[in-house]
Amino acid sequence: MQVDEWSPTPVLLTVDLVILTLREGRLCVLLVERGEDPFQGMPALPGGFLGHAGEEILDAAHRELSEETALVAECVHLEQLAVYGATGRDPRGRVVSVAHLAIAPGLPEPVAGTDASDAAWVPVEAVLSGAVELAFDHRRIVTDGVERARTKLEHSALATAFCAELFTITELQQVYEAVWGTELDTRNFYRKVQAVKGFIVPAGPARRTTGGRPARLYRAGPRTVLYPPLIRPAPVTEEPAPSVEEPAPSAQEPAPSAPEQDAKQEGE
Amino acid sequence: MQVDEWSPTPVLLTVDLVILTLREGRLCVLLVERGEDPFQGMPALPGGFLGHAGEEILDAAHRELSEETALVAECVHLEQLAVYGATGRDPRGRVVSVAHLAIAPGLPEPVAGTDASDAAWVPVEAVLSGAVELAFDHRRIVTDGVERARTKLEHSALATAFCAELFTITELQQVYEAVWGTELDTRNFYRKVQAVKGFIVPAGPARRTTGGRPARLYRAGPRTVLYPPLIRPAPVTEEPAPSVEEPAPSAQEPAPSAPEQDAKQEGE
DNA sequence: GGAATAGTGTCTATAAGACAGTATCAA
DNA sequence: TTGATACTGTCTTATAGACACTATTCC
Repeated sequence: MQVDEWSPTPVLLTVDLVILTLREGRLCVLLVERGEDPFQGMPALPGGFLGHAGEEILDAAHRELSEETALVAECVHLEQLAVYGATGRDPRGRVVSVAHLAIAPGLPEPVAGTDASDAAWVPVEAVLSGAVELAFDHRRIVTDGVERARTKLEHSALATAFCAELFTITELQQVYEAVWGTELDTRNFYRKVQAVKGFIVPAGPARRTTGGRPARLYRAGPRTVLYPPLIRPAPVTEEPAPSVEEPAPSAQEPAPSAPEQDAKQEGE
Repeated sequence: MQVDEWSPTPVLLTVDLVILTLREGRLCVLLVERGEDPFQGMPALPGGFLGHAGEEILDAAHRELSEETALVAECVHLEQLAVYGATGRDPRGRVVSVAHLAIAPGLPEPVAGTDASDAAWVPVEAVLSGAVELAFDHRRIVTDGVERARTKLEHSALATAFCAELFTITELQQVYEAVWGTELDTRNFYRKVQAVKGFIVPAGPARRTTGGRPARLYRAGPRTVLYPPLIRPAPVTEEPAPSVEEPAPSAQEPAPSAPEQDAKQEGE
């Protein structure tokens, strides 16, 4: 960190947002259509350059978030995701993006932001599978954001950020099922979320009716780290079939799958 | 992400490194003494500006890493940690730092880098407790890096990055104990690490002698995600004493502790 | 044989997973 | 009464935690 004769290279900073929400039981991400030239017309994550020299990065993320969604900032969970700064990721030059992950309760309609470019909720599956092609390295960013959300659901109270202020346990279960892409047993889910003291707290005697028996309402409790965690069911990625006892003391298995994916940065 | 009349503000990018290793059973971080003016003479994380306009961020981190440590890059785990860009964190102006977390096997001596400024391994406890004061917001970065390491030890094979290519199960246990700051039961640890297939694989019939019975050697296996995870023992942060059954249907507990710490960015 | 380290087996308590029926409301 | 949703209880199995001894080498 020493400043010598040579002057360090300045770069342009952008803030990009992976805004996740639940719509009709599906995990969706907010995409905007690019109106400008690099990747014009393609869907992309909402975001933009730092507003002015003195703007905090987190403030810029909040600003972009309220530009795209009509949400009060307090209701939305927002955290830094990662930095994407590979050379060549932006044809305009060296542009480094600080990606953020935002979790919002189900928003009523695909809101159009202040810019005329239309915004739309797209199921993340369409992005992850490649069916929808995104500008820049935004598909990688979405992938990382979804993975972050899936992991944090296990160990933190992040799931409540997908819900309104008051919610039912069934709604909370639907959050887990949608984000993880699995089905959970209702009885075991009830047992587990209620075993974590401070995760959800009953919100008065209020109830709500949807046709059947009214559901008890809860709100997010003070506990933000979940212990014990809600472990996500194992993906069916075990060895094909354990033949007898040990396959062989081969000391070097052929790496069945499980790719390392630590260093971000690449993508586009 | 649109470019209009106003030109976006360029910022200076630095790369800072939290390099962790084990020395004498203690988790240590590499600190250098600053030779230049901002915070001159204070200990700080190794790091520096992006070398040239086209340098990849991860490459810059690797470059800084090999400048400070005499390690071949292949042996060292390196991943992006977070971005720290708060205004005012650097008195020279708007400097945004991409912090990285590096895990290295026990290095022989406090190596001095290419710059004459001396480098030293410092127990992380001294940094976390505030006994050692760091330049910039580097204490916050160390805190985040250590927490990242502690968490990743549960779910990934990161612990093997603290070990040499060949290691014993006892050494691996010492890694967990040092990073988590807890003691683990030897028998349960043996059972658990061997239950995760592909985590560690026996490295031939080779053995090694240290005075007692020779220990079997292992090397890191292909598995990078640990399932089931090695859950870290619960910190003794439970409620004081569950009185009878339920404290009271008060619907709003007084938030016993557990501070939220999601958004980084602040610190200094 | 003694010192030093490596490695293992069992029992118990708790958590997880599978499973089906009752409760409460509206129409 | 029916339909629709909310909620619960038990049994079985797996995992976690506590615990003490045997094994192998060097001196």
